[in-house]
Amino acid sequence: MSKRAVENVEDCSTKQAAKRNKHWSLGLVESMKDPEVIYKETKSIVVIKDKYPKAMIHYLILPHEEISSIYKLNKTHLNLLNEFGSMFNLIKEEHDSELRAGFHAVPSMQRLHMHVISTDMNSPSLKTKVHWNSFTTSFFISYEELIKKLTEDGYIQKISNDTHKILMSLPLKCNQCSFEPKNMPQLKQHLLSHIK
DNA sequence: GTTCTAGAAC
DNA sequence: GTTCTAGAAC
Repeated sequence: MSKRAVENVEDCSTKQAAKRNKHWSLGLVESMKDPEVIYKETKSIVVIKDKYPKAMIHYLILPHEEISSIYKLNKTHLNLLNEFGSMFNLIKEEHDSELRAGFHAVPSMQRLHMHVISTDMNSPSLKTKVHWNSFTTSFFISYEELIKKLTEDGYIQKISNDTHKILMSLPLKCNQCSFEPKNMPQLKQHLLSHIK
């Protein structure tokens, strides 16, 4: 989280808390309680529909347990993460589309959450280069990759600010072919050609 | 995370 | 002149 964002979170405990507003970064924790957006729920995890889906199918899997991000994970969480994997398999069984599961290297929202997203990337809420690169570059840490890192290292290493900037600045490239669009509108138009 | 919009890019 | 991107939001 940026210095500015930290200041804003702190600000919530004062001015904004007085107005009973919650900081935007707590949005997922709020959504988890909303029956309208809950897709599935077990004793330990919840699956919700992403409020601003970046593909035709886009869910989030979150634990009830208060884990703020992937950077709080250790080997004791492997059982919980195994449930994430089982849930991902279950969701895949219920859909015809190709689905990917993974985590953002620098999450914006609090509460550990795993994206389950279809590869079409066809959605009105997909608007910016940051959106695109956060799902199609190594900024997206696949489920398998996260399990591997956690098993081997016992924790998830943070990426540097420089690496973050570089990944978000990478030129646009189609996730399904070698096409390199010159801007977002061109990419979005191109993605339609991959839809059956 | 989104919204809004100034000004860069075209 | 219009399209598009990128940074502030108290």
